[in-house]
Amino acid sequence: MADVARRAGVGAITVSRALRTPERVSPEVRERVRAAIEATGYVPNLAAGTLKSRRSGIVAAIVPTLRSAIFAETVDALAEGLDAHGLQLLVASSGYSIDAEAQILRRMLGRQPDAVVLTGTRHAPEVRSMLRARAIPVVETWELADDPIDRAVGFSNRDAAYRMTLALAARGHRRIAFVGTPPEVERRASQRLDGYRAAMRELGRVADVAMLDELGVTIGSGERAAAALLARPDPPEAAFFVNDVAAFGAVQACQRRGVSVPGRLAIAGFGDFEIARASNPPLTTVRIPGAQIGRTAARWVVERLAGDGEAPDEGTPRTTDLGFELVMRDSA
Amino acid sequence: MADVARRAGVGAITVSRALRTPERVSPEVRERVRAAIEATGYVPNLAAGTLKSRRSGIVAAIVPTLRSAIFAETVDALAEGLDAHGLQLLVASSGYSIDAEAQILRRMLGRQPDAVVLTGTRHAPEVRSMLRARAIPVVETWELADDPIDRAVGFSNRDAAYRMTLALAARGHRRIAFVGTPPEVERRASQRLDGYRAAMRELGRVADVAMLDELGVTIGSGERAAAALLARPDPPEAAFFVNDVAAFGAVQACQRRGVSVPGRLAIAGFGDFEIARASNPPLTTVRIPGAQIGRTAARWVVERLAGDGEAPDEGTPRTTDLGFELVMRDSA
DNA sequence: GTGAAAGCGCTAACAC
DNA sequence: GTGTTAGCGCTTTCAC
Repeated sequence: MADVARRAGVGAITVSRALRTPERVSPEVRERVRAAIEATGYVPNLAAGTLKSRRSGIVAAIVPTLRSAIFAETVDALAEGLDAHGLQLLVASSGYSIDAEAQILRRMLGRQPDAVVLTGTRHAPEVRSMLRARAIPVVETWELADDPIDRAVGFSNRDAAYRMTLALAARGHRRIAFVGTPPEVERRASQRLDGYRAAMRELGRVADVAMLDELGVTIGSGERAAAALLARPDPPEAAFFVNDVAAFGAVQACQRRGVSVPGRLAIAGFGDFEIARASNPPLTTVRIPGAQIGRTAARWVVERLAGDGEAPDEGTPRTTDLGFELVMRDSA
Repeated sequence: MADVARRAGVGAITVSRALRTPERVSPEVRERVRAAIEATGYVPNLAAGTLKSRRSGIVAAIVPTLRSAIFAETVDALAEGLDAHGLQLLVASSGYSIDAEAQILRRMLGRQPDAVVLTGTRHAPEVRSMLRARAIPVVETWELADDPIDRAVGFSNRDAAYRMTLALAARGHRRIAFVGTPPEVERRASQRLDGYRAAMRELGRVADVAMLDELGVTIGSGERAAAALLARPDPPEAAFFVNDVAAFGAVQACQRRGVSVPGRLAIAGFGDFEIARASNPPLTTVRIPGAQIGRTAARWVVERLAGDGEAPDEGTPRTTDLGFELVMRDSA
């Protein structure tokens, strides 16, 4: 920077200002600095800036995995929204482990992030204290929170499953099974199970819950689950899968066996992934706002940072519900 | 850190050493420092460390998009491999634009990354000079490079398409069409087209190239492309799609029209995504090493960094070909 | 094995 | 609108 300053015939601080607050520098000087920067190929060392200003321009995000298209979509939208405001994204995946999340967060905090974006609302106890101590904006995503660390944006997984279950019943399906994943692995999946149970209770019916045989939801696990349901002496009339990918596999399995969908087995999924429309018959499912969650998180971080870090009004709701949408297609 | 040092009754530098090179600190002192850190909740400020040591512990990665499962897989594997060695990943997506890539890279370099991972081998001219000036490890991914900036890891998209085209011919298909994306958008896609053309030339046949009607490859675009092929007075016998997702759509379109696959139209894809196995009939496709690319890039960065940043031996090949695999299933 | 001094490259605070 | 001074919190270097 000293180099650039010398070339432009100004002080170092003026170079800094030309870069960060150009409107406070006269146009001629601004131009001389620009030329000097170009001539030298100068790239500011942001570590030094961070050290002095206590503003890093980094946002830390932790997701369970990037392999699932759905979180990748959220991260992509988040990165895009932040980039537009000069913020950079530090990401890591926790592999669905809250202990890993806490450990990753601790290391990321050393980077002095200006904000943190987490997935879900269930965290190791130290996560809350670490973040409170920092007093930076925090956004929890993909779930609604009764008591968010700071702010949360998502939708009600429970309500979505509840409503879909009722919708399946309204279509005349009586014996409705739910096919999920082990609850300890995926909190959002277990919330869906809760919604299903609540709906069945309300309908005065008996819940019928099966589990996929893999932790990572795959087409194959859905196929096997469907086969298992069909092999029962008295198979259900409808199966509500925790995820479109598994539901898709189930449709395939039926097709191969000549079992008509929805005639003999109605099938519903969750997510409205691309595969849902591609299925034959197309999947009845729940559309969830993956990209919108990322965009909203980005917008919210940017707003808080622009507002000089002050906490939101007490009146402002701290949890934003982006909702979901039942998409009734032909599979159920 | 001064706080922790006081509590532990040692100098600040000893705290630093206990954290970074514990083996150089006596066990008793190490334990006292550990206790003091725990008591205070101390998290080191990495910006200060970076400033002094010129080692940030950050690796910068730029991908075209995270929405495509395939790059997300590479990034996930990369993050995992780096995390195991205490390196953090700064990511951004360029939206397939090399100008955006250059601009993002410039900003990322301000963060003093210890290494950079790029997608592809075609970059804006300033990218090469910026990176050469820094003399840090650079890995270009997803393609082979004649003259990598530093090192490249991927496979030959061209050769993969060439071999698949020959394999389709060997299966008895004569009129083989290729369905791709506009070459200016995706370099790797256009390399596949080149491979197809070369194979057709060698077979003494006329190349027959169609384009998908969307930039982002979707199931719907594949469906429409298949419909267009079938609507021709003299449809091809086989269609080789640049991507499994589109190929899957094509299979669906045929199924809906009662067109037998592969009887009346053989269909091949590219990628061996999960959807390929789920298709009915399952897709003949090319398996590509997405996660392995990420793992290899991570390993290589870690090695170079451990080796104190020295350049690799002149003898070491600078491009690693991870290969691909033809997966002949029932769709062609 | 431990410590003291110095300084990495910026920007906040204050002056003019 | 521009400059001066000081110092952010570490780690390097050198000493013991």
